[in-house]
Amino acid sequence: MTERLRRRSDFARVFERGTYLSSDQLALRYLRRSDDGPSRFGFVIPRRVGGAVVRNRLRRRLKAILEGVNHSAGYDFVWIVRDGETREPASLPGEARALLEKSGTLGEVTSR
RNA sequence: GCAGUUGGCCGGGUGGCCGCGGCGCAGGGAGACCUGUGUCGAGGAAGGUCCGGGCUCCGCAGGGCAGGGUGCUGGGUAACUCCCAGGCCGGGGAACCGGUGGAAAGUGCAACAGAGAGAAGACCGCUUCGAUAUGUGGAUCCGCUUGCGGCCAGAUAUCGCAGUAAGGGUGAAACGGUGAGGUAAGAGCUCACCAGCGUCCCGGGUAACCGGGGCGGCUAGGCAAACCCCACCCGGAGCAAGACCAAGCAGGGGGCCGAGCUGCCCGCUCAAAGCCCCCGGGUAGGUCGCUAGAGGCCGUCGGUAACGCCGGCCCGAGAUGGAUGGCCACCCAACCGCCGGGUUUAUCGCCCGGCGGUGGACAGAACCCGGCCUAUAGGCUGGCUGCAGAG
RNA sequence: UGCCGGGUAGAUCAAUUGGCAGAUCGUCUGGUUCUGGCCCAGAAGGUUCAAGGUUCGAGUCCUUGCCCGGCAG
Repeated sequence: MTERLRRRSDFARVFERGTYLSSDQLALRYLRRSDDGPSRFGFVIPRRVGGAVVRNRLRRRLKAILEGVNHSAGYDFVWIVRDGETREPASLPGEARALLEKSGTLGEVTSR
């Protein structure tokens, strides 16, 4: 997983037409593209969650979690950290996997 | 050693695997790009955005007014509200810390309380004089009823007219202190000394200021982070500045001899089918700016120091929905528990060793620097002051 | 990233030469009513975002921090 979402228009498209899923601390929007290139990712972490260090750390943890996942090609994902009061970093991997299962965008050859 | 005070520095390390951003090299490919490899990759505050500069644009960045900023003195610097040194005042036993233009240029402010709040003021008190009342005394004077009145002296109380700022009381603040003279009582009313003020002279210092002497008057309070005065400084915006390329859209209204981006005036410049203003519409892509700099370290010399000159060496982030991460092992500081030993009569504490556990704060570059301020687990180290004398 | 504006009762807002922090709505208590509302009477409710400083005295002036909101190429 290397490709990032880099343009404002990419984010706008996913937010307008993407499917929305959420759990306690996370939310996910994703959209099937017309091509079969590598899937791309973007992260949205509101300022309210914390300072720059906290927000950077959350984004990196999410990236690390997604390293080990085999995604289907041709999707654009936007991961959103929800502005909750209680924050439990340890449960992030489980939540992320649950959302991906629900979306049905995992690769045919199931992870590993 | 303990307590205090003040300055400087560090702010986890090593290795392995998988990844991320920039740049370079090699190979492949027509090209987009792919593969491999090398190298660099967050901070002391990168933070808050409180000051100051560089840089860019506003035609030039000129003058005056308005407006804003700074404020003991001298120096450092590109500049500063910063830094260094010094002066004065206050606090502390000391090291040391904190404050710092002008209130006799003018205008103004001080609720409540209090008599009075600015060169003010008689509420209580104190005192002279006058009136009335009530006791007391009377050698001498007058009347007689021979101990009473007038009269006189003095006392007390009340009232009135004045005097008085020493005392009481109010307040954050009440117009010097002590002593003597003086007075009806008092008072810088007068005098001596002290404190404080103004002014002149001499000496020291670049200066703030300090020391000494003469003269004057006898008090001239607080607040300028109130207006203000004085001295000095400041044009405006900000890298989302600004320049170029590509893509895309739709024009309409108004003003014109004015227009020129904080406000006004002057000067200056540019203009006559060009510029400005308003409404509406389109874009949200790329390249440059963009990282080597008032940079660090060491040394000589100048300087009390901040710092400067010269010489040598060293380092090298440039992202743009925004790159530093994940997993693992070992080590290190610290903390907690247990065990053993030493010190002690013993407990506690301290020191040494072993095992197990916990476990590294505040915080992330966004044009670049110099400061300030704020956040920060813990550690290393220098100076100075005081105390105790070996827990 | 840069530049502006604002924090006062539960809510919306006032407070000028710096001098006892108020108004409206809401809340509570009592009255009126068979009961509730309306109405009448009364009451409670504030570290003025926080910490320092100037002043005799600070919501107001100065410094620092925190939070909220807005603007832009």
